[in-house]
Amino acid sequence: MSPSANFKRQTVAATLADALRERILNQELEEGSALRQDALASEFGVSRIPVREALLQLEGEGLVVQVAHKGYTVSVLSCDDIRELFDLRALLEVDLLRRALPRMTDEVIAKAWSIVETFDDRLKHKAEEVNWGVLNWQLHSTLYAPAGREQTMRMLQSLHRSADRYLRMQLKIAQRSNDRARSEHARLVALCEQRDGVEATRLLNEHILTARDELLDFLITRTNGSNGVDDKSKDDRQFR
Amino acid sequence: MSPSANFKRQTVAATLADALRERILNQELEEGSALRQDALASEFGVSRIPVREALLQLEGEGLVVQVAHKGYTVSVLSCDDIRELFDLRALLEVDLLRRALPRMTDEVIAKAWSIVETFDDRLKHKAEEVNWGVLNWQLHSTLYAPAGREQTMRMLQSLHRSADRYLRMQLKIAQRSNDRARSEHARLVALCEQRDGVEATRLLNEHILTARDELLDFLITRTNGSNGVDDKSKDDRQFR
DNA sequence: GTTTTGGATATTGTATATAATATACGGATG
DNA sequence: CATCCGTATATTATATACAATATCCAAAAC
Repeated sequence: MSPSANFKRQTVAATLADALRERILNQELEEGSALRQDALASEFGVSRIPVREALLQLEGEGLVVQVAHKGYTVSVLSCDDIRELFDLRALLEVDLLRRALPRMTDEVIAKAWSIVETFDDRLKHKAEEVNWGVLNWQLHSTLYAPAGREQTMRMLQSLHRSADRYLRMQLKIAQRSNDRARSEHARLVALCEQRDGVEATRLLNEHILTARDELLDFLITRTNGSNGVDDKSKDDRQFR
Repeated sequence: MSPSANFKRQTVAATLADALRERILNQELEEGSALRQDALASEFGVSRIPVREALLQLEGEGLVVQVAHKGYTVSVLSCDDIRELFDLRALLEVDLLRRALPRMTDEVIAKAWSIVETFDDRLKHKAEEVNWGVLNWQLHSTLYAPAGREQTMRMLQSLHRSADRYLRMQLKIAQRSNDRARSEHARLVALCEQRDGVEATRLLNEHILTARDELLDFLITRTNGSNGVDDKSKDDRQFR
């Protein structure tokens, strides 16, 4: 097994799904914009079949929306949708943490600490915000893994990705939120280390709901400014 | 608009997804069995493309599982998975009901009562159990709709469908569970009518967790008998 | 002037054909 | 006898070709 052997076990459709997901999360593809199968196919040098299958997968993740015979558009979340997203996260994650804590080994704690350190390193080196969401998911999923709840984790990862799309907007601007999140992460891992379930779940809940409120504040101010999250206005720019 | 005009606005792939979903839910397609694209295509008289797209959608719903270059199989849920399914339902549904209750109109209550009556009618006429799950979802979704939580509802419907597959096994045999569910439904709607949030959510939680325990008991006894839910044994019958 | 209607164009949906990958089997080799 | 390897077969994955549907625009009708 040569170490560099990066055999593409994946299918083209799966690779495309990854590429398109990243584009959606980093705003390269704006919310509401139409995804033309032909254009994507020729751009990636493939046929439309794997493009369609990639889009179908992304639809399952809630990142795109399909209308039969009209096509796919990047999904648009209203402020209410975003609020629901974070409320759901809080509900699921608190439950996961509560179940995980009794089974949490020292190895898990150690891994969590190392991810928290990575956050700090990243901040020091002014690294791009690209993988903030990935790191965040790594930390959270590490803490929840001992719960042994695979289905919940799959659902939650979708929610994290959807949330990530909007968090990235905010993180580009609001360094404060970033700092707060990092310090809360450290406190959270510390509480887990002490096996203080009550305080850990309480902090986690606050952590998520505070992120929710800060994000909504950010989005509302920006929307009032001018562009941004469609606040209910049914714009028709999704189809040419 | 002629009343009988049943224009197929749907796509073939969507129709196939519906057909296959029903087959999975009613055990016509056993858990773990392989889904051969060619066979399905020729059976339905279509090409393999819409078959693949239908399977992709079902994968998003958790009803089938794909392995690249090997194919799709009907997903197999372990007892732990089923337990998780119902725990998740309880978590989400209690939250939904709590949010829905303050906004619940008399119309919603009336609709809920009518569905409860339909349950009773169905029982009297010894109707087939086919649409038990549909009715159950109608009742529950009616009660939760005022919460205005579309994303949660989509996720929950998937969970209900997955659960339905196993509940159907049980309902064929255990009339007792059926009776209990119906009486609990009536009590639940009554509590909603009185706007007794505390008792309603408590009953709902119990309702779901009792169903969970009865189902697990049923599955475990049946498994010990002989066939049934694969209790962790990694059988290899999914691919020829 | 507004609405309607027809067809031209763009785009999606499905069928057929080809390529890639996995599985099964049998024979060669030690 | 066990193991390895190559080939035949089955099945999936993708490309290309065709059909169905939607959108747009201009001309006709009122």
